[in-house]
Amino acid sequence: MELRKDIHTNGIPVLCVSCEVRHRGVCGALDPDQLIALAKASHKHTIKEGEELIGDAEQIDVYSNVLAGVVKLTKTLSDGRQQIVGLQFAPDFLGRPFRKESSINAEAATEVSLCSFPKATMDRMMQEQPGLENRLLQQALIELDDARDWMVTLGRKTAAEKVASFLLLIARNIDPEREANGRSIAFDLPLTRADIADFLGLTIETVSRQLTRLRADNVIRIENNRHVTVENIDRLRGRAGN
Amino acid sequence: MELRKDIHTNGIPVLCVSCEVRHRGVCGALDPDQLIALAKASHKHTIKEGEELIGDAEQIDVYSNVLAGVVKLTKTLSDGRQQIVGLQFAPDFLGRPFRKESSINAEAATEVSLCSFPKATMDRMMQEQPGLENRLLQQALIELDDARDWMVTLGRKTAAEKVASFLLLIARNIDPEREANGRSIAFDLPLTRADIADFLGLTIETVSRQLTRLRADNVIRIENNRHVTVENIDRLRGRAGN
DNA sequence: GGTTGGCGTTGACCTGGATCAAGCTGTTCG
DNA sequence: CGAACAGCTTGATCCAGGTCAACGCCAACC
Repeated sequence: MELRKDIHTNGIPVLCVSCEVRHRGVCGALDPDQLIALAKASHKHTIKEGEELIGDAEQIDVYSNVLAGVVKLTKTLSDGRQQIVGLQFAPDFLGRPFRKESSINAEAATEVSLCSFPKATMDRMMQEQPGLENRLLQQALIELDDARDWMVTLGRKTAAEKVASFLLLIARNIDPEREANGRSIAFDLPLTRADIADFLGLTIETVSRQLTRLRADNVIRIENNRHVTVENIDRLRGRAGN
Repeated sequence: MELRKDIHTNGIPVLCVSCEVRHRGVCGALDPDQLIALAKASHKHTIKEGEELIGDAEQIDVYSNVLAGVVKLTKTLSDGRQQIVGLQFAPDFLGRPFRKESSINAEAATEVSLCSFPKATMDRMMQEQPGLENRLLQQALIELDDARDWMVTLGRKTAAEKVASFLLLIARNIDPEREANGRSIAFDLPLTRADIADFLGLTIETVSRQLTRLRADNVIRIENNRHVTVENIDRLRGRAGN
């Protein structure tokens, strides 16, 4: 990995200079020397939709930062029933410190761009740089809050409320196109109907029907199955039942 | 807080000497000086069943360690639907670092014994003792794993599987009486039927019926509504559908 | 061009769990 | 003692969402 030392980059590795998530992600906790060391061992790469990143009960030897795209975390029962237990967006950190093997699957829901580095390197840095552990703790606590919010959705909301909640979640996490009036927001769904069903604990058919209903009631518009325009965010919120 | 300095306690505050969770809980990360400082600001106390520990959207100014009993973490929708999003047993840490106010309710499910200390004291120690943050990160990651496991239960399991999974969860976390043959385990349910329903995303009636079915099928015995004997752990596991 | 296969929608029907209602058991309290 | 109440169980009925099946759309491929 080369290293430019001019004023602008200020000792920041080229790999990282243009990195969009550098400040928001875990790397933001590193000082320049550490960033250089980590960048040396890192590589950016792109994963195609549907490819598996981490297998259940597999050794984890790399951590990654999500630079772009959406990663779905899934769990599967022995008879094949599946549940998506989390979605990771940029600049989330992907990996499970303190454990040798993963208890979940991670799969690219869309095309995903990652910056990966060896677990060992990161683990060593965690010990010498407490700020890193602090960042990880913050992210873990946010993910825990999210997971618990979602437990309410899974356990207590109706199918209609689940689908509305899902759309709001995506709108919040995907960088959306906003219309001039500020009321209308548009985005591409990063998941197929089957994925949405697995996320919501529903079937494909129920998801489809609920989307149709939202469309029929002019709360959203859908083009090409994936592109959603929320006509009225407040009406959508009203249907999410919080 | 007094301080005995004989060989056995080795500079450990009296409050902590007999503490059953000292090594397993977050305090295990502190050196003797820090433990003394924290103990000075700490106090042990007991909370009766049903009492609220942390209110939703309330300021959190104390953290606590659970010494005994079970704390339920709940979330409630505006129309009153409730979901239990976590159960805390000894020696779990109770609190939410990095946030001023809580987004969940914490309530004593049974009589609960706590060791509480001011948030500010702990937050200061976190900065000077990285091991503390490490402990918290470890607990947060375990809670995250648990939450995600439970999402599968909520989203994809049947009522029968949910109830069996719940019994296994309790058997795993409550110190159970074990019978000689090693097959039979007994414990008291720390939750009412209503709480169990809120934990499983079911109604009281469904929980009751599923328990009745497990009893009719000789998988469990129930005395006084609360005392459960698992006749055959493997049969119970078989019904949890993993 | 036709075929195949993935993905989504829609309709008809069924069922697991919710809802509504009654009653049982044990405890507290006047 | 009886009344009131909390917690739990059980039965009858209902309905939201699952299941099964048909079909539409579109892209890839021969």
